[in-house]
Amino acid sequence: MAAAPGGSAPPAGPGPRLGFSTADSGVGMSGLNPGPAVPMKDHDAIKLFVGQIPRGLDEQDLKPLFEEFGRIYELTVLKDRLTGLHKGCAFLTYCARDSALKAQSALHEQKTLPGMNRPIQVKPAASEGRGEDRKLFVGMLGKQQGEEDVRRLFQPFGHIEECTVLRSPDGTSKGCAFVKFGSQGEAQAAIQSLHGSRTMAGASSSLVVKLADTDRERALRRMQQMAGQLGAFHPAPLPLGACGAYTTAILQHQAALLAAAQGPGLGPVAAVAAQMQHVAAFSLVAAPLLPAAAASSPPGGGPGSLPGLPAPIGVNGFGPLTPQTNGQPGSDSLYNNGLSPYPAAYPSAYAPVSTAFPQQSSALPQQQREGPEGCNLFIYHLPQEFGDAELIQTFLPFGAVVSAKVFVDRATNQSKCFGFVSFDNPTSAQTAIQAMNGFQIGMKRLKVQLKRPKDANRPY
DNA sequence: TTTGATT
Repeated sequence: MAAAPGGSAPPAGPGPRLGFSTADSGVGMSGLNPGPAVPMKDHDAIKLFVGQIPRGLDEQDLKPLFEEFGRIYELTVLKDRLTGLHKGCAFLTYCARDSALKAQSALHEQKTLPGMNRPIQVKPAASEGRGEDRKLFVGMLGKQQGEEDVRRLFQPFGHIEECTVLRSPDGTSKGCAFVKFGSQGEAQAAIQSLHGSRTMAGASSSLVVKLADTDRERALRRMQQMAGQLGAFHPAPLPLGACGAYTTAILQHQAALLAAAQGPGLGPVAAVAAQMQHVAAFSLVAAPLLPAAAASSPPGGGPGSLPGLPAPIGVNGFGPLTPQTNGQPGSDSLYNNGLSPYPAAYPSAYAPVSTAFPQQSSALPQQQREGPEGCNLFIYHLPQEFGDAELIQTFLPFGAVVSAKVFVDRATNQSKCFGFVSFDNPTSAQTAIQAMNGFQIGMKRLKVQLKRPKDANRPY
């Protein structure tokens, strides 16, 4: 390195950053490579902070000092954004993690550069260390897997600094863990390879591997939980932006349904049948157990009676419901005067509400909450396309729905075809079971039953 | 096809 090319470079005019090419870094084989090879860094490389650098030294001057510990990937002297003045420190990344460790132990606080009165600082940059970028949250572990099993799983990706399985007070695993790697690269590699890659024995879904929440995200989560709790105590419309609108929509919707249900000869089941045809556009067939009224067409002929209509859920309640025009010109105009295609008996308030609803619900992630004992339903054999919104709408006629959740596979985002609905009282729950258990949708029949209490079927 | 999670 006697006559390094950089050594003769004039101090004037070098850019703020020095890209080290192979030829430049003097590996010795540079002459054999026709093109400049882009230096590669290890996935577990560490970015170092270098402090106590004399202002007179730029990248070229510093390079030889650090190169003796290994090949440099990037070396950048920090400069003031406005004035361009040397700030007396730099960031340094070696291609190999090992080089960084060697440089740190050899230089940090070990020697003082000319003109400085404090020793040089060489240590992992702040962004490397206390950032949460190398801590992973691991979900969907088997309940029997302990720290050792988790370590075995993550070991191939790097150095594990910390591994903790989350447990309940009684010591049973919660099926998740934290794994902290030595570097961000290792953590990323583990995410890439492991997330969704397998399903652990006893887990209900494929493995989840992601960055752990940052403090900010954690705070946010708390806030959301608080908001959810508040909502539970104030079921009436809140004077709070979207939340109020959401609740209002539900109440209006319910009122409309009640009105529909109270029509002559129409029970709640009929309302549901009409509603589901309206909202979900699945072809519904009332189960034999249900009153005949349930099987009758909705007023005006809903999508259920128009086979093959590709009605998009919740996009526009009217589109698919508009009576067939059969291509006759002018027939549309029958409905273009602001007149609803529905007979007066069908509440006009209904359609606008159901139209607005899905947007509201998707914008407002509702808190998943259990109702009191006896108020929570487990619903199976849901159509694949059913989402939370459809679930809510299906069970609203029976009472105040506290929460509705369709289970979704974390890896594929596909519905698992079952879900939960919670009411605020047991009577509503029972009514819903009576009306909806066995309800046929397409080829399936809904199974609606009380949710199993947590410690049921447990022999002492 | 069968029970809401997790920082």
